[in-house]
Amino acid sequence: MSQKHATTLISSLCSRGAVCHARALFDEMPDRDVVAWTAMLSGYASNGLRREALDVFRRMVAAGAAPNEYTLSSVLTACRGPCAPATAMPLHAVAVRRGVDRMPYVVNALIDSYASLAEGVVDARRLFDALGSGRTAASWTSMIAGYARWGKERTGLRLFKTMLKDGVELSTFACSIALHACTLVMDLCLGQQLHLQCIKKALDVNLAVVNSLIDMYCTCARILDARSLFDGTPDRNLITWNTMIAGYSQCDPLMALQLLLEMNDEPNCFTLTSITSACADLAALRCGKQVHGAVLRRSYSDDLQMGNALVDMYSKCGSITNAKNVFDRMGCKDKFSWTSMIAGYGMNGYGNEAVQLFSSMIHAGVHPDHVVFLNLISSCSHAGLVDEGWNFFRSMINEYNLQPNKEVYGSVVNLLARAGRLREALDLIDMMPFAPDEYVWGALLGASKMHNNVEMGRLAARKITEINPDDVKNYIMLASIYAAGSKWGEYAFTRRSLRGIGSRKEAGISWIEVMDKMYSFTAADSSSPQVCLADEVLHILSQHMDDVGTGTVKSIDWEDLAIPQGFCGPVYLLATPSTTSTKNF
DNA sequence: TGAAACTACG
Repeated sequence: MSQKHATTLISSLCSRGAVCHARALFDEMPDRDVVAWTAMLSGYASNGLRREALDVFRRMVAAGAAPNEYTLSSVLTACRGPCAPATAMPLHAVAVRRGVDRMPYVVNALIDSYASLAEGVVDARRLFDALGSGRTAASWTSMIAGYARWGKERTGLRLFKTMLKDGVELSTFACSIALHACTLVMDLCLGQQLHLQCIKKALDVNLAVVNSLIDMYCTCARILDARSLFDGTPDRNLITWNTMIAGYSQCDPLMALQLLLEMNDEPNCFTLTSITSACADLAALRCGKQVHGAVLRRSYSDDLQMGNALVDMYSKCGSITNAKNVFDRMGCKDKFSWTSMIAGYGMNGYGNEAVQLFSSMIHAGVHPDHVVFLNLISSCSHAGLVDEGWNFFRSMINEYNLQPNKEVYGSVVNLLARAGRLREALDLIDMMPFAPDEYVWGALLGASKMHNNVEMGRLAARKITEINPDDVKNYIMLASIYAAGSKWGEYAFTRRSLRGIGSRKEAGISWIEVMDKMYSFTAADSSSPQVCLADEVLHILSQHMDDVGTGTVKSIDWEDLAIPQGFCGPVYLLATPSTTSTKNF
């Protein structure tokens, strides 16, 4: 077999994913020229095997073969991402030495490579500017994508407009990059204009463009527009499904699960991250555990976003032990991992653990932000750690130079007010550098009710009704404060003004997941015999717990409890055997 | 004669 034939075969094998066979053939070749080396190198690169690609390049240089413009653009592509900054400069030097540094494919790959580091965007722009009229479509799109990658979406979009003014034809690449930038800044208006252009130029037959459009509509809260695009695209790929599922996981988690059942592709790490977050929002522990199993079987557990989603899911499902297990096993953690775990402790009432974890986070060298402090203070609030919470508020300002935002002030007001320090809470509201909103006053109102403080309750309620006169729950809250304080005249007046608004307080619905089915119920719900039975059993159990508490009974003996026949525990009380749709991961 | 290269979407 000639060298050329072997090279053709190598790239053909690689394009079908048979990299190992290609490599076996490559190793058999007695002589390899630049083209053969380059074919093997780009074969690895196009299959995502960056390290191997880079290794081939090193061996090639060591073997004395001179890299040309093909080789350099391939190897630059191979080391995109985190390792790019370290390799871009030396490879640039090689390109200059070989005299190929101004060839379009090489420059474009260099622009992309430099722009894969935030600090490199300036160098990328220098290369881009030096190109002058030598720019190709890829030069523009690489530069625009570089800006969008590092929070300079607006600069990217301006460059996009310049590109069009310069007469560069709108391509599918440029279109999906610009749409992605629109998504990042949630510019629905420009996104819609681009959509129109896509239709005009028939670019909407391209799947990457459609996927970007779906993502843009999902992020801009236009889930129905996203869905109609999704439905109008019969040739979907995994990214299409993942984008739609991720969109639903933000606004309609049940639909996200439904879509998972409908997809025929194998779910991957992205899919399962969105599904985990949908389970978190539904507080569906059984489903979440099933997804966790699927994650473990596929060895996705090392993925950072996946780990963060699992910690969040277990926390929101109330399974703090599992949350901590996942957290502890995570190979690398970011700010979000720590925040999720602290929030998890907080929402489950483990204030001290939240505080302790915060110290570990600082010890690990992670800088806290507003969200961390918000969760930390609210953890303290729920656990009654008032002084600790207050100290965190102060250290946020003094030690970490963070200016508390409205939400943080709200949580500190909540912290003080719940602890009965209503006066201090009010002083803090007066000191706030923001106009207090209904949530801040709402915290004070709730605490006034908790501590039977009529004066403070009246003030908070007045402030809230100035901001939002239509929210019924505040009138009800105020009325019950008056009732508790025996202010019957004002109680009657408040109830009357309620009638004028003419709506009822929305019932707080609780739910429980039993055997893959969700059951919802309200307080004192008598609509279903099962709920009534559950109520009866709960009553028996709490009576029993009281007995244990007072030492009357030592431990729970199910035989002693007058549990209705056929039920082995309260959890199964509501269970109805049912055939629900299942999916084997 | 024929082989190898840049930019996009979760």
